[in-house]
Amino acid sequence: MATIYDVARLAGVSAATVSRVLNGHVKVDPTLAERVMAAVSQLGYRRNAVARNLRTSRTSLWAVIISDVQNPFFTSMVRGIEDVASSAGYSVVLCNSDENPDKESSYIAAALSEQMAGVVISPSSNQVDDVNLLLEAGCPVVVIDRELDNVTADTVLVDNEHGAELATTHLVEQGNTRIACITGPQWLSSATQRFDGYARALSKAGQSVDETLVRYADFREQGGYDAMASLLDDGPAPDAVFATNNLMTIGAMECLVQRGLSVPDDVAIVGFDSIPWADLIRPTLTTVAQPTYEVGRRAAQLLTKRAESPDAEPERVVLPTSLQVRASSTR
Amino acid sequence: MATIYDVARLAGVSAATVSRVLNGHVKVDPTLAERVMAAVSQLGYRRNAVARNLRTSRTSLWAVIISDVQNPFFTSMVRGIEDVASSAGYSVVLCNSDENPDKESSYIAAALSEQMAGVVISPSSNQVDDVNLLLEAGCPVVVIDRELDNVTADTVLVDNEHGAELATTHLVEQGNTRIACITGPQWLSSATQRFDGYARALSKAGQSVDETLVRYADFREQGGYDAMASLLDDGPAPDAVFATNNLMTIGAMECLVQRGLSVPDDVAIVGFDSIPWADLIRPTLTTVAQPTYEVGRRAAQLLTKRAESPDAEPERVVLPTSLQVRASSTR
DNA sequence: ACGACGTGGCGACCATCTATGACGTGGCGC
DNA sequence: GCGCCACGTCATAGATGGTCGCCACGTCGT
Repeated sequence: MATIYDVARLAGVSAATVSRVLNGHVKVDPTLAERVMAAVSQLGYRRNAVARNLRTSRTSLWAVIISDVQNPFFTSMVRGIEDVASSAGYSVVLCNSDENPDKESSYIAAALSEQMAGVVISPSSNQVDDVNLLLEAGCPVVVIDRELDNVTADTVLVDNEHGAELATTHLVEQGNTRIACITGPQWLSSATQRFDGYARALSKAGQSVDETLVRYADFREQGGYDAMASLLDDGPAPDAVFATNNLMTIGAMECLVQRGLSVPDDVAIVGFDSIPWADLIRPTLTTVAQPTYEVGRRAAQLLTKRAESPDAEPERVVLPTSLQVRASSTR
Repeated sequence: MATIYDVARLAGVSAATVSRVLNGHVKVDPTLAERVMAAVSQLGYRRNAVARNLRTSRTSLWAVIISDVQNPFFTSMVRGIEDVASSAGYSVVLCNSDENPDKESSYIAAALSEQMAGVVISPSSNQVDDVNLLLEAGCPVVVIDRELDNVTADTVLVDNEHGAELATTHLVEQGNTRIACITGPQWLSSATQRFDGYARALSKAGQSVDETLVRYADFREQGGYDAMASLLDDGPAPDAVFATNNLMTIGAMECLVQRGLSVPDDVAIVGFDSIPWADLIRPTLTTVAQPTYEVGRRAAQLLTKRAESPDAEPERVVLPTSLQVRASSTR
């Protein structure tokens, strides 16, 4: 592997000149620059980013730590981040924490010790220690999709409570009186905020939250399936279900289909966050839509801003949600 | 940020001793080790991976360059890679080339200059130059899902031709006589091999390939949709369609549904690679199943082997495919 | 001819690891 | 009992590849 010294020797200049030519931010004699470039291509030289990172103590890599790479919500978000990153000269590496705080910690440690230029994270727990580690190290951080208490970092969220309220109110208006909620882990703000929206809608409608109709699952398909099964098996069945993320909605639907129950006739269902190829699913699913790509894009923009002005006041961006009524909730 | 020297000073030892304690492969006086560990936690020291990588000229990061992060096939594969990686002490960073050779090149350049310990790649083109760059640099590489000509790297594939033949034969046996094929870019082996299987099945059945029933799309949902639309608009409609990946199958289905055509009565359909929550889609989809997680797992295992013995003969692993018959293809 | 600006080269520096050499201790043999 | 040898452990120094500040030199214009 050729080094900058090899290039310098071949081009008959100093290593510093090669460096200047390669970085291009200082003016160099064009004839020398040409000699350098010729030497570079002749040797197949490519600069050693590791050495460069060490000297400059910065990199051009962003770590995006997402909690479930198999959830289309996150992958769509990633696309939004990538587009901003590449136009700002960063490369994105994706880390899948798999809703596992240990994996998350280890990726954060890697981001720190690899001196990543920035981190976008959708935390899988409310453990703020790791995120604070990043902040203390001066690493630009944007928290996405899930809010953390006692952390002063830029955050991009959607209006969870409002979306959930819309969804639940819609179910109320359809005449349902036993509306169940399958929500996520209690330590995730996206789960609690969506549950709060559900509770508020019920209360506005003069209904109260029936704890036997609430299940706390894990934002995964299997969790949604199990929660739905438990709702059907334990006590009288609900006449409607609000599931607080896309994969759990799928799981719940699968359970209903497998039991031979009709959606929406036996049980109406509304999900949070849209689902790829939703229009092929029968019945079509009523969902709370959120601007996933835009969430990623805004997060990436905040990250670039943060890198430029580390001491600016943290921003909290909340993007709107809207209810998309389809067949699964209308009788 | 504390350095190894700060730790050494606080512990009253040399930096080399701190290094030895941290790496743990050389015996150190336990009392010294304890002093070192105490200093480490007192200072909140974390080792600078960049400097370490420079000195040792190796890292513990694997780059997984996939061609579409929004395709469930690849994300499932990634899980297989991750599980092997973490038990072998590597961290996985995911790079989404988005079927774009330029993005792919830039990620390969990053992998090289960041001295990644290994690369798993599903190439988005048949441009072998980039992959050869990795090989020449001595970087362990495993090519996945798509075969490259003139590249001697470990490869993990599935039995594309056989799976496609099974699918097409099934459509023939269902009495279809105008079986269309929506396949992927001609420069991708997964597309051509699946097309070859389609052609072979037709030929075995005494039918010949009708070029007006073949479309070369891009392995994306929209591409499948457009290809299906073109099949319906240009000339007499097919009575069956074989789509060579999951997203194009979805796209084709969407087109049929939107046109008010009935699947399978008007047009039967078989896809390649399964689809998440396929059992919620009506009609349920007949697909060629491939062991996605296992593809990732095997690739990761090959990568660890390659890192251990760089000069071993490259392996080519072909995993089996099987036909899962469901409603979309049976009348 | 002098000054200013532009350009090239030298060397320090980033944080860590490894090779080398030195020192101390313990055991064994005479 | 004393001395030597061997082994284990620690510290020192150099290497890793690239960047950048600083200084010196050259050239061009006035």
